[in-house]
Amino acid sequence: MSTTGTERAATLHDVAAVVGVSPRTVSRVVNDEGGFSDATRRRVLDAVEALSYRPNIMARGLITRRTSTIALVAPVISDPFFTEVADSVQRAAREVGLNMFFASTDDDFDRQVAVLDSLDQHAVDGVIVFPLGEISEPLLPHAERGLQMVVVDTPTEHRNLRTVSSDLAGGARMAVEHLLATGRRKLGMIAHVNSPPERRWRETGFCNALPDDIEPLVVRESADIDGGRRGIDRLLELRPDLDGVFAYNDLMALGATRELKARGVDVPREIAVVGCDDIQISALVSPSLTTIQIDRERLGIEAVRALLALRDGEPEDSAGSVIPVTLICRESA
Amino acid sequence: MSTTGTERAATLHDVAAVVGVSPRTVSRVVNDEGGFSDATRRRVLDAVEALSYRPNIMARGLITRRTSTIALVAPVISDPFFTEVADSVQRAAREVGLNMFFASTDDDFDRQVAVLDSLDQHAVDGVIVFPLGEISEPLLPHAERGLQMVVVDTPTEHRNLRTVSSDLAGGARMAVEHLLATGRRKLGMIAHVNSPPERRWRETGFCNALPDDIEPLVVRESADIDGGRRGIDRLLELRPDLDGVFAYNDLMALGATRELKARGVDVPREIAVVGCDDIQISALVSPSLTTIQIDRERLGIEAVRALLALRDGEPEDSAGSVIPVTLICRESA
DNA sequence: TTGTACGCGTTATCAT
DNA sequence: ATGATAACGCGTACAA
Repeated sequence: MSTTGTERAATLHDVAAVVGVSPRTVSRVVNDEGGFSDATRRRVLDAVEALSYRPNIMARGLITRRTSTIALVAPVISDPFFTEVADSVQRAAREVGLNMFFASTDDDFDRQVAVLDSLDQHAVDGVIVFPLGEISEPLLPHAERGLQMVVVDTPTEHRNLRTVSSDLAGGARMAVEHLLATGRRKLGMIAHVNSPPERRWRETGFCNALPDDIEPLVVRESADIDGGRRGIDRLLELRPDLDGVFAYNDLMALGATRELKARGVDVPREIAVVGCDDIQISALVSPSLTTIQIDRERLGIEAVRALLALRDGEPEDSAGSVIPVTLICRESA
Repeated sequence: MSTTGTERAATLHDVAAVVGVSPRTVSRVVNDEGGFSDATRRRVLDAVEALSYRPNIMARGLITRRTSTIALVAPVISDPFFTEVADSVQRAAREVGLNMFFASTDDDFDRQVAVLDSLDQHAVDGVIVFPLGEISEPLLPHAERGLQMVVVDTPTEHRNLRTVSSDLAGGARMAVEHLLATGRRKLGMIAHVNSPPERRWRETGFCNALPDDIEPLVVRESADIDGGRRGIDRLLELRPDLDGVFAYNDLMALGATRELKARGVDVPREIAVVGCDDIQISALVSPSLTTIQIDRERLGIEAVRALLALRDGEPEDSAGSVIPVTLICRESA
């Protein structure tokens, strides 16, 4: 028997045949179920090594309905914020023996449905999702089908859904207070055009933090650099004497800053800019970005924890569910 | 029969029962194999819709040995270059009905082995990998086991391996020529500490492009911002009159630039810096980064194409395998 | 401590 | 055009 070709991978059966026991015994050893002698154990493990046997996850999953795989679904893969979350989720998953899928929906509603469908078929053990649009539409049907999901920054009320949130409203408040504290009064916000009412924490935080004599001014754009550029354009059109801006995320804040620079407006002297996320770039650009830092590390850990709790049927611990944020003061405000 | 609970997902059997045909017929319709009447087709598809039946990929994969899933394995998820490649791979994969796994190895050799093992078990149809260390060690055993892989920027000679490369040596040459053309003569390179001889395209390109009267000066550091900082430190120690630097990637170039800024050295007047990759940030920082642009879009497309060719047993097309790179001139050099 | 029989949901083979 | 039966590789229930 040659061992060099593209032969079929060894199965439980092959190992059993080599050792001279039943497949069931090999299965017991491999899964460490107990109920076998030490001698058998040794011989089986040796054979496993020799044949480089690996359990077939699909065959196993067909029975156990577990795949040891979770997925992270984010709107865009090109926003560093989401990849940094992915990094954290992956580490947290790895520590408990879970693999992580990373899928992006391209900020496209239909794509989100397709992605969730696909994950459903692949029988992932659970999904962590930064949802698009209203939660009810795409997520609930899948939850109803039995797909367990942790939804970020969005309240949920379903036995197959859990929530993990950052204190975005608090963050927005901190941003406004910082702007006010530095003497800014003509404030505007560049918000995300696609976020539904139920997830407008930043907007409500922003508006609520304004003193009574300041009118809320909010424009909505796509959540990327170009959106930031267009956002500042529109704000300046609406209020030419603008002196402070809060952006939905750092990418938009970066876009706004660059547009201001291009117009010859000095940041922060003439207009101060505060972002949200604290992605890695934000410390590197010039002027470096003042921003609300979201704790991606903890977000990933909490999300995986919540997913495991959901899987194992543990009750929701209403405690540590809202992750605090931090104002990072740099040059832009 | 209630449709609200956490019932088992509908199976081929359930659909067959509703329609009143055999499971095999339903399978035929679902997979569009032909061999059924139009009337049957209609009725089956209606039932599929009604029961929201989705094929179980694991059961299917158990027999077809296909999962319609590929994986991308990169050293780090936090380097925008790799996520931008991932974005491209995902789009290319999606167009041919493939799902994409994204896994990172944390620049850790053992992790790479573990990740490949895991992907192997999950029976992915193929893997695109930015390898760590020598190709022989971790990759060949898996290739030998039957895992088909496309390896980036690394020559391969195995029936289960293919290569997709960018013209990195050419890029390095362009970088050097640009530095020379702007009057720089005291050149140094900050290389990647972990890249094995077989993958040092940038280094050889750099050294070969130097005129005879310029001694190659190369230091090796980790491929991140801090590595860039340390790299420029060491270069300046070795050659205090340094006036031009080529970095392994943009992250390192960014780190070097920041360190120079911190030391009060003017970039590019005193020292010019050229990076490699052209990640999104590079256009945003100040001074913006002159760099060798790698075509991530095409890299992803070619990699997926190569993987499909490998899967389908098509011969290697030696043609379009090396992807050209472009010098992007900005402020830093 | 170990083995046997069955089933997971699908596709392949062969028959009708 | 359609169906019956086996097979993929594993875990579960139960028997020995």
